[in-house]
Amino acid sequence: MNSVPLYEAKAELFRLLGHPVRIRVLELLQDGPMPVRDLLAAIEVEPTGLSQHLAVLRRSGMVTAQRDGSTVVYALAGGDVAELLRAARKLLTQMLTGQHELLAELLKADSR
Amino acid sequence: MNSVPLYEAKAELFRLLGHPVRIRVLELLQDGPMPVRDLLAAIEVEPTGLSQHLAVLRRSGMVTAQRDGSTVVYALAGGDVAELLRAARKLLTQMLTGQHELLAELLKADSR
DNA sequence: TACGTGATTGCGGAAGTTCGCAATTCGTGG
DNA sequence: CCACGAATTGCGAACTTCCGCAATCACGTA
Repeated sequence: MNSVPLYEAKAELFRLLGHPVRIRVLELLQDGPMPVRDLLAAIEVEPTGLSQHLAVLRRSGMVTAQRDGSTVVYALAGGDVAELLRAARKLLTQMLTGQHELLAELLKADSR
Repeated sequence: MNSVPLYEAKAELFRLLGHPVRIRVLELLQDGPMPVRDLLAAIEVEPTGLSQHLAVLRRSGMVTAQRDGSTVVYALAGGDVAELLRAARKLLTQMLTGQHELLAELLKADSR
């Protein structure tokens, strides 16, 4: 068991998250389950494209789908996705302010 | 300013992390700056491949490089990468146990 | 049964990623 | 100055991802 090194699994997880549409889907699903129709209305994407991205998330086990009549409702599958997205957001802002500081340094050095 | 939606930036960040070698590099750099030589010894990858992955991380601003004599030393550039990796690890284990529970459910249902 | 709507799947081409080889840069020591 | 080791860059081939079109499946309804 556990034949896949942890860092491989992490890389694969990150690769799964590496698309704007899939990020949007996960963000939207954080507020609770949602039918495809609503996702489609909220995200700028063709129905077929959305289906493909949903399929990726489904295959990876990050979301679950269940039919309710003629519509299909998607939901997060357990894990704490929110925390991961929060950490990503934080890291992004940290990197941006870091660049600002570097820029300020350079400007200061330039004026000397 | 801020012309890129946040979810696009997140997706790009995750895409950057979506490779085993890059994950390993970031993990190793968490214990402090490290010369390329040591990274090369620790990771199973050709020198040229490592350089390319380091270039990706450099361009994205996640790591910094500085020469020290004939070697080049890489370091994390500020942000809290550790937290992101921890969140990823947590989510992975949650997803795995989730699948175990699902499997158990199916087996139970099957035996009825 | 036949039709319409919601959602998915199966392609095919365009675009992007990864990897190794060869060539290049940069610094150190003979 | 020349040769060497460390690291990077340029490039081409193999592979993967992404996107839209057409076809299909699943469900409710006339």
